[in-house]
Amino acid sequence: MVLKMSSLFLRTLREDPADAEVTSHRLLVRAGYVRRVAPGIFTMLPMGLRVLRNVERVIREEMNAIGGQELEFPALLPREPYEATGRWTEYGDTLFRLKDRRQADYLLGPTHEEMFTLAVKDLCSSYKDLPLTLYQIQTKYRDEARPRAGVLRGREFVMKDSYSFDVDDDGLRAAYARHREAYIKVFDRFGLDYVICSAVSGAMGGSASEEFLAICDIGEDTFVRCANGDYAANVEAVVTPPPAALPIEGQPAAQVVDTPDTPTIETLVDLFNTREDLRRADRDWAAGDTLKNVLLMLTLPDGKREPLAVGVPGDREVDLRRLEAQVAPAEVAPMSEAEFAQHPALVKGYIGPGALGEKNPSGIRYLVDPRVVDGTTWITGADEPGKHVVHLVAGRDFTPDGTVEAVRVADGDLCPIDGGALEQARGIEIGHIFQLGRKYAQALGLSVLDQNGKAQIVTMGSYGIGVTRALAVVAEQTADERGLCWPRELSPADVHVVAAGKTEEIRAGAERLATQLEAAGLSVLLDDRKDVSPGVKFNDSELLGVPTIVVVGKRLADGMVEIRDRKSGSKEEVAADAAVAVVQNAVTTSR
RNA sequence: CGGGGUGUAGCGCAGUUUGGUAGCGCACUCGCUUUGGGAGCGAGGGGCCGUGGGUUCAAAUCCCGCCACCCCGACCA
Repeated sequence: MVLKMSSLFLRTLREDPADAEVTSHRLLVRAGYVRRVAPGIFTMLPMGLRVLRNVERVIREEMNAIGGQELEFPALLPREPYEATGRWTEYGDTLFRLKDRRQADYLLGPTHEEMFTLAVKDLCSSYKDLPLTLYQIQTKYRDEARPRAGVLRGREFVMKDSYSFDVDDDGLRAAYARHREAYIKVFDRFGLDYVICSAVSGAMGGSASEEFLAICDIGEDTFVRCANGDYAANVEAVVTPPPAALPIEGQPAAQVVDTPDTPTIETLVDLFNTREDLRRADRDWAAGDTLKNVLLMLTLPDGKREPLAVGVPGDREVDLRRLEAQVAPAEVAPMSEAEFAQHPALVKGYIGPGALGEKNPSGIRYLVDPRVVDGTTWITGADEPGKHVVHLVAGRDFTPDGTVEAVRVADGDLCPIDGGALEQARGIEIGHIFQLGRKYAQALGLSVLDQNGKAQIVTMGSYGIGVTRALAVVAEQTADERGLCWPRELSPADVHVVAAGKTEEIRAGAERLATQLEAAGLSVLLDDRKDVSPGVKFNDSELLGVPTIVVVGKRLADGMVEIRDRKSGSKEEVAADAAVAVVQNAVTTSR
């Protein structure tokens, strides 16, 4: 059916909605694709739903192509499976919980690892049933602390999630590789500008993990990439290449120094540079020569709290979010004054490695930045009021309990692959693939019998695409000052026919052309509204963003119509008789 | 949870300081004119002024409470 705007359930707005900040939200509302119902909850209107269905179609095609089998779980789920994996508790306030009439606990699924695992357990018992890839495209519910950016981060959203099930690690790696290729095809078909980043798997557990980030200034994730193009990673997952260890022999002995009135790293460094007996021969001391020790408290999922000390070069800040990714599922917060006071070995402002570490007076676990390798020498606290120590050599004078990636990543940090300079950019997570391993299979008792009749815990991969988010991200990346601008694959229609003029000839001509285009296999949006001026129709056509626009207007009298390309703005007059062929050609060549 | 801002018609806003019949633009309905880049004139319809209480002869406006939304931060497979 030709979509006729005279009767389509659509209203475009002349002005921007006041509560929409980001481009995609503003335009999707203004062009009549979506309406907000509650915070982070949106109605898909006919035009929006058509795009959403196209996003789903592309994903289905690529998932089916790698052997995925589609199914659908309910969104309304019982508590028990989530209790078994500990996530009823771990998910906290983010979980939408509800009770039935008998006061039994239910939830609205935020993700479905448990359900997939249990379904396979239910139906599979032999290695012959594997490998297996299952997926669904389904609505998820997460009660985010702050939904924002319109459809980009909702509390109810559509997600494609798939899971692979294998008996061995090789099978898992192969399934992971297949998904990676399928995702590349999907996002390429969406026409997105994106980057595949190394990621940390966070609260989900598991090992190898990559995120597909759509590059976008309003993105919530920061990633780095190497100018040489061989490395990209979420900042949380950046691996710092450790410098080579330095020789310990021949380094000056550690020396305790009185350092009054040095409340900041800067004043401390100044003091060392101005005192003749402390100055370096080769260069000035710098903030990076000091070792700053930061005290934190971890909160474990079971509620237990545990102190942690982190040592980083003085020119660096600790990035709590990045640190949290390393110690997940524990949460990280600065140590409070009261908690600090419970550790008499700690001297505020003068904390040094002498007090830190599991074998030292405080007994607090002490992790350092990977740059602190054996043989590096530091200015740091002497654990006495008003005193610092210089020439403290790692591996000689102190030995931390380990290393941790906790400093805020900076432009110019080194690439772990080729040592090149890293640069930062922002992105929005649109896909995530990772090798989940045996965590959920173990927790829920999913095993199959192998060739020897022996039970083997199944290993799983988990792969997600934010369907609703992909729609918004595509809108965000492709929109221009005139409105939305859909790629062919996702456009709500192949062609938008505008009847510009109110004569019966023009109206009938536009309708005839629309019918012919549809007969040629194209989906058609027809602006047949009466009493609407051409200017309004042109503006609406640009706002709505269908890639090809055909204007049937005054030149129809000469047998001509105009074909416009939404993206480039180019216009071309063609004979009305030839219009179908020209449009069809435009659609197929650019798809 | 902390900081800031805003709640008045479908959308965008004025009115609140200084209490006195609820307004403007767009959209919508009817008529006439107009028709290639957001037309003109005329006539209309539509509001529990977020909500509960208080002050007052009288409250969108003043006072107290609550709620909601937006932005920033915290948080967030």
